[in-house]
Amino acid sequence: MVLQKRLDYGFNGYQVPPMPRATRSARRRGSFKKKHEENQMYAFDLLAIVAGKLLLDKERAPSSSDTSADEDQHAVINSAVKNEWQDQEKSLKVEACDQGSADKNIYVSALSRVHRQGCSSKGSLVTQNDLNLGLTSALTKPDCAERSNAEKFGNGQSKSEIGTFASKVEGGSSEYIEFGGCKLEAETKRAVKDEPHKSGMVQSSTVANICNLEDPVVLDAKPPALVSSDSSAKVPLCGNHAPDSSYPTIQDDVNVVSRDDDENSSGCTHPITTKKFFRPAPRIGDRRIRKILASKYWKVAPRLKDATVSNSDRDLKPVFRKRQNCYRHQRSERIYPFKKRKHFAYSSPSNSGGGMSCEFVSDSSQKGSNEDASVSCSRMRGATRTSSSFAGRHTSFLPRDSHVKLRIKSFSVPELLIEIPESSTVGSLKRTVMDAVTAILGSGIRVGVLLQGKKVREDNKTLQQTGISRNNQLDALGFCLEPNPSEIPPSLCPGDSPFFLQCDTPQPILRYPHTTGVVHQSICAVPEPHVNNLGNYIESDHDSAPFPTDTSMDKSTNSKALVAVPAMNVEALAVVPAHRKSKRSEIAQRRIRRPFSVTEVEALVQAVEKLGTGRWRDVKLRAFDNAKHRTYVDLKDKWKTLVHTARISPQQRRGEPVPQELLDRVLAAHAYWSQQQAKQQFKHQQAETCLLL
DNA sequence: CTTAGGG
DNA sequence: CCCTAAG
Repeated sequence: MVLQKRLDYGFNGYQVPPMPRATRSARRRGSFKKKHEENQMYAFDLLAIVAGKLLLDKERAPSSSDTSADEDQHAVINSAVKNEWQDQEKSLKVEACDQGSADKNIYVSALSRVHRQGCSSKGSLVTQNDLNLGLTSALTKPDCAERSNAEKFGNGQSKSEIGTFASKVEGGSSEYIEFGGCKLEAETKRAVKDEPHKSGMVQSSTVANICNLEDPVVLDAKPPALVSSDSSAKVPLCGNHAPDSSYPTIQDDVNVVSRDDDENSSGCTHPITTKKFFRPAPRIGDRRIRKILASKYWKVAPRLKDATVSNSDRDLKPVFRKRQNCYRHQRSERIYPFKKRKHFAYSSPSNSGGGMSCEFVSDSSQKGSNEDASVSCSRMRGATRTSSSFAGRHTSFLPRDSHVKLRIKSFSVPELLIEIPESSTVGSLKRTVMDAVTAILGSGIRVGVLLQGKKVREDNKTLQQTGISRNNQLDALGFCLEPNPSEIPPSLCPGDSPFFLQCDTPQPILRYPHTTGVVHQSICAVPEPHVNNLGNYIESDHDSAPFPTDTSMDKSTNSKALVAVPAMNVEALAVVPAHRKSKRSEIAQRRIRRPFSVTEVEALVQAVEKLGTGRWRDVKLRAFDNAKHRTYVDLKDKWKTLVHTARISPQQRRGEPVPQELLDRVLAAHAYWSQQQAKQQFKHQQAETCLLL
């Protein structure tokens, strides 16, 4: 009973999100594509959250079919939905990866007023597409949604187990979840006037045995006590069965869901002075949910596998794990700024990661100063190292509910590294700095709490639980500002493309400080570009800069400002609030364009002359092995364009001119290998016909 | 994962 | 560069 449930989900006030990009493997599935084309997937993403949650819960759910177990699940789902709904920025994203499990069938149907069409899964959500959804939804403008007509989803079945959820948020919408004769209702209402201070917060959300849902309860504000005592909500949301020290965040998040209620509702009883410092930002709620889900479903980024495997992979079926690995492999060759960061953000909450920057999260603050001033590092470090100049802490203790008093004198902005030509004006310098700062702050920042140099991620833990209430601990308390991960341009991915602000100079010259090479082993291992004697050796990434071999630090020759912006820290999320404009934070970010240099073209031509046009992998290995950002597909594409370029008139060509000599070779090689290919095919056909006869 | 080819 | 089909 636990596994076979039917989930009906009705919702409204749902804005059609941009076409999501699914994972590569997901896209490959016909089912996905089909759905995708039908535009129905849009309606599913939200459902996926719920469904995904269900799945998660199922996995751990006791096989017993007792109601308490179900109630727990209801609570969890409700909590999840609640969190998604409680803010105005209702964007959520689920990118489920292969989580298919044959024994878990969840059907989904939905009604979207926006879409003006019902959506439903014909098959189980799981089997239908292996939960291989790469979805994003933007839930906005809840106010445009009236009372949902989702009532129609109600069925007359058993109503003994009904999870009722109601939240007061601006705007209203209602959700009905129905499965297996049970129905979960999630409903949001306009902010309640009489409790302005709570507007936007969830008033209540609990699972209750409500026997009659004919008249759905819009809002059932339960006493805080009830809410907080809702043990079900504490059920871990993720597949983590045992507390995993290596992945604390998940566990942490688990509580969050339920705790929020606690926190929110407790406000009226115990106004804690410090609360304002620690209360999660409004949006955090849904973010947490996303994180939870994401941690379970999202693809794992190559670099993070270490950090992630422990979590994400654990519960995966072997088959899927295998696929994931493959995926990683493929990915490792390419650089997807955004995605990578996304994964990064999600998968390495633990500080043990080391490699990238995770370490900074925990250590940097106490170290005080990191000797290396690498840009890349700073990018990462900035997020955490942003340092908190937190001063004057003292506490006063009361027997009952001690209050912690803190005084934060100032926050410093994450570290920036700016490079600007001497000839620049002071004004332009100011502007540059301003831009850099704005880039970070403008996108929103978050506050991080550090305890003894360690990041406190348990947003839902009380100060007391965390130890912040204790005197000795206060000494080690710190705060830091973190760039809002969701807003950082994808190009900020370490090692990929530094965020550089252009000054007034026309032709930007990208330069990478020496220090760049520290963080990213793979990318920065070879700080200085070098070309081997044969000339067919293209060095890595950085050489894509206009002047790859330019090692001079003569600023006068370089007229560009280079600003390294701290990347978001681990906690960051790829989920972007819908209303935020930055398109760049869309799901999948296009890789930055990196025009081939003449040197590269030459190497390519040489390799193709030797290997032919059908062995791009070999070409890659031969001539671009060290250029991590050039995939064999890239090379193939480049060849394609080269051939085209060679055929068109010089006047029509754009970009850095390729020597005619090279183009000639391109044509020659192309002709030759085309001929070879034709011959091969001919022979093949002949052989086959012979065999047939 | 690779190739090939359209977009 | 992206996306996909196909092997």
